[in-house]
Formats: sequence, C-alpha cells, structure tokens
Amino acid sequence: MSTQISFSANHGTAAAPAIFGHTPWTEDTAGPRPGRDRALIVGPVQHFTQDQEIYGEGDDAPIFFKVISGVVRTCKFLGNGRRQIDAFYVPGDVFGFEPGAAHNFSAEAVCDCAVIAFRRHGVEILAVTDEGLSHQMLSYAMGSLARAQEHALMLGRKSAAEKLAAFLLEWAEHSPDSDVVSLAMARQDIADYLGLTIETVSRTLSQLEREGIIELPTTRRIRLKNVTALEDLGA
Amino acid sequence: MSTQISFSANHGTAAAPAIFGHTPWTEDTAGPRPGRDRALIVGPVQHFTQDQEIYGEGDDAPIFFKVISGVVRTCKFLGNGRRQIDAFYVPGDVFGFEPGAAHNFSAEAVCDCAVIAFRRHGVEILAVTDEGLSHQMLSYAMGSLARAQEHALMLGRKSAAEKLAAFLLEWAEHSPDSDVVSLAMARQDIADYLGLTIETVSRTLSQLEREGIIELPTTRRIRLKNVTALEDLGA
DNA sequence: CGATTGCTTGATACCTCTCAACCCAGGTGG
DNA sequence: CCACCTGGGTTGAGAGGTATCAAGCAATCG
Repeated sequence: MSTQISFSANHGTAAAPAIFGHTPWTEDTAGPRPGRDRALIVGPVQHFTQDQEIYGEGDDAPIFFKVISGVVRTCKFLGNGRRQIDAFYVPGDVFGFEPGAAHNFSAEAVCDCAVIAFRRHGVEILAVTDEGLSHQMLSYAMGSLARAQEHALMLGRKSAAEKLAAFLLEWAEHSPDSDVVSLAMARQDIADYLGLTIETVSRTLSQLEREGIIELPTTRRIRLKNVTALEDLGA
Repeated sequence: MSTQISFSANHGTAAAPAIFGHTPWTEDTAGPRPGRDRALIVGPVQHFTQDQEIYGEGDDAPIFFKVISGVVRTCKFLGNGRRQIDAFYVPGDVFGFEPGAAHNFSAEAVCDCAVIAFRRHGVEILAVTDEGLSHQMLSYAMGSLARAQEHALMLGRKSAAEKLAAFLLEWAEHSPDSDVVSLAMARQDIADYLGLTIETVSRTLSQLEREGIIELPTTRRIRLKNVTALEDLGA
C-alpha cells in the first residue's frame, strides 16, 4: 500500500467520523454513525422553511452544518441590495465551516430543508488526535477552494448563455434522471449565483429553448435536449 | 491556555516548519529555518523571468512553491484567448498547493522572481504526525478559500470602478508606503484579474484620476489621494 | 533615430441592466 | 364556480456600461 495521501473526500478510516463525507445521513437518525460523530452533534435535526435564515453574515456561532434534506444557499450582500450567492448545498454537503470566529456568509434555506449542527470546537479538538478527521477537514477545504475558483472563473469571463449552460450541466449531475433537471431554486437565486439579473436568466433560458437546446415544461423543470451544445457553451 | 484552535496563519509550533507561514525567507539561504523544512525542499531557489511559465494547467508535478521574491500569478485559459487570473502571490505566499495529482491552474512570473519548491508528498507525510504542520495546511486552505470567495463576489457584482477601487486598496496593504501603490503587474494582468478588458482598466483609472481620487505619476505607480472615496467604492 | 511595446483615448457595437407591462398558476373569498 | 388577488416568471423598449476595433502617444531599446 502506498503512503500517498490524496485529498479526495470520502476516504475515511475506521476511527474517523464521516462528518465531511457525502454520506446519506437520514432525517430521523442522523446516522447510524460510529459513536464519536454522534457526540459532536449539537442538537436535534433542525428544520427551516423556504427563505428562512439559518445564520447571518457576521454571526459568531461556533457551529457548522450538514444538509440532511432540501437545498441551502450561502450568500453575501453588498450595498443597494446586490446579492451574490456563493454556493448551493445539497444533502450530504457541509456548509458554514469557516475560518475565524464569525461566519463570512449568511446561509438560507432555498426550499424547506433539514440540517444537523456540529460544534466546530469539538471537531477541531478531535482532529488534533484523529488523523483521519483532520484529513477530512483538509479535503473539504481544498474541495471548496477548487469550487470557489471555478465559480470565479465563470463570473469573470463567461457570457450569460455560457453561465447558464454551465449551471444546467452542474445540476444535471445531481439529477437522478440525467437529462431532466429539477431546480430547487427560483430564478432570482440562479441570477444571484451567476452574477446576472432575473430578466437575463429568463431571456437566456427562453433563447436556449428557441434554439432547441433545452425545453421548459415547467419553470422548475428543464429538459436538456442537446447536451453537446450545452457543453460547447459551458466549457 | 485554552484548547481553542483558530485557523489563523502564522501560529506555528516549535516543531512545525513554517512552510505555509508568511515568513521572510531570503534569496540565498531560503532560511535559516528549523531543520525539517529544509529537508522538504526539492531543489535550489529557482528563478523565472517576466511572463515565464512556472508550471502549466494540467501538469502533474507533485510540487508546490513559496515565493522568495517577485510576484507570481495563477490563471486559467478559456477558449478564444480569454484568461482569468485567480490570484497574485507576493514573497512569503505559497502557491500550487492543490488537491488532486495535477495543477488546476498555470502559474507564471508577473515580474522576475525567485521561488522555492516543496515536495507535496513529503509535506503530507510529515503532516500525518506533525499536528502543527497539518494545522498550517488547513489554515492555508481556509485562507485561500476566503480569498477566492471574496474574488467571486467582486467578479459577480461589482462595476469596473468598484473593482479597481478594491484592487488598489488590496495592494495598498502590501505597500510599505501606504498611499503610493507600486504595481508589479501590467494593465493586462489587472484586467484579467478583475474580469475586464485592458481598455476599461485604463479608462477607469483615468476617470478616477480626473475625479481627484488617485494620481498616476507613472503607469506602475498610483498615488491614493482619497482613500475614503476608494473605500466607499470598493466596499 | 526608428522600431517596438505598453498604455491611453476615441468611436461605435453589443450585451446586459433597468423599468415597465404582461402572463400565468395558485390561493382566497364571495 | 368564478372574480380577484398575489407572486413568480416572461417579454418588450430603451438606457447604460463594457467590449471591440482602431488610432495615437510615450517610454524603452536596439
């Protein structure tokens, strides 16, 4: 066996709680998991309704979360009402694990969702002696970094059509049915994630439909009719 | 002493090499440092001339770097010649420490610079038993993440003037003389970092000068005459 | 000097934003 | 059941900001 250490997630060890892995924690058990990670959980599963705030930018609650069900967004606000969504989180994803005492972003429920909270302090303490856990934390941070960098590239150098193509392909991967994307979020969320306005999102989707690349049976369901064309745009 | 663990950089321990810290490693010694980090160094200090490639996107050299002198940029290229600069690195900064076998970005010398290389594998091995080093890696990753997120926010939701104000304030912090910024990079680098064209960068700087907010004695030196106005824009 | 390179400036085109109207589905209440 | 309201989404017209294309300028270098 090689001693090479990779940063890939989900590697785990017998001793390490899979806190950062994309494990299918369920609503009522938040497990079953090996004993230790249960001990790090702050309280019971928490439920949030659509658009409810989970924590605010600047809150210094020393806590982070894992999504059990639903979708969560993290975002920042600038003056005059501008909002930038940093990321969406789906079940199994960890969010709110940040440096410093306070949260850099606020987190809100995109749709009704359930999350479980962990005490950051407890995890950090445990990581000192648990090499697997400390490795999970690093994997998580490096993965988040790569995602944020890709996001920045998109925001800086892509057109509206290219942004939407990339966005649809990203969510197609999360979809069980690979060519029909079910969106959990409203148009405004898409716009604030892609650095566009809601009108431009709408117009661009309509244009892609006119071009035969996608189909919009309902506003929240999008059929990808020509994935190749999307990939040409989104790349 | 509290057992609280912070993610702040530069905390160090006696045993941990300060590889990720912003320590003033010098040109000829790349030290003096405690013994261990010397052992992790791949070779002698390497020199690169302006615009020379240090590594390319996709290269799988299992190596990362620390800047000794000069400035380095990491960037990605899209089709039809578009380029997005992810970050600039100044002396003391670490770059090229990424997940996966291959580099996600290419790295190039902004100006003549000197860097020192570390074997990623060696550092990872050492981090397994060295808690301080493993902590440094996490601090580094979390700090990079926060920077990338801030960058994305700027690219998505700021105007040209706001981007340039934020950019100037960022570099003012690196400047010894706090109100005169000496830029190591050309206009094209600024443009590709801010998601603009070189013409827009030039026009916007001229406009800020006409408004009395800055002064441009030479193209690479910028006097900040009204920091408050810049902060109002850049925030 | 002339050539080169990086930067600035100008004119115009294009993309996205802004503001406004309209549409549509769902919910409510008479 | 239907009129009405509401909220999200779409579409249109016009404005504005940035890109594009092109020319001019200044510093550097042979």
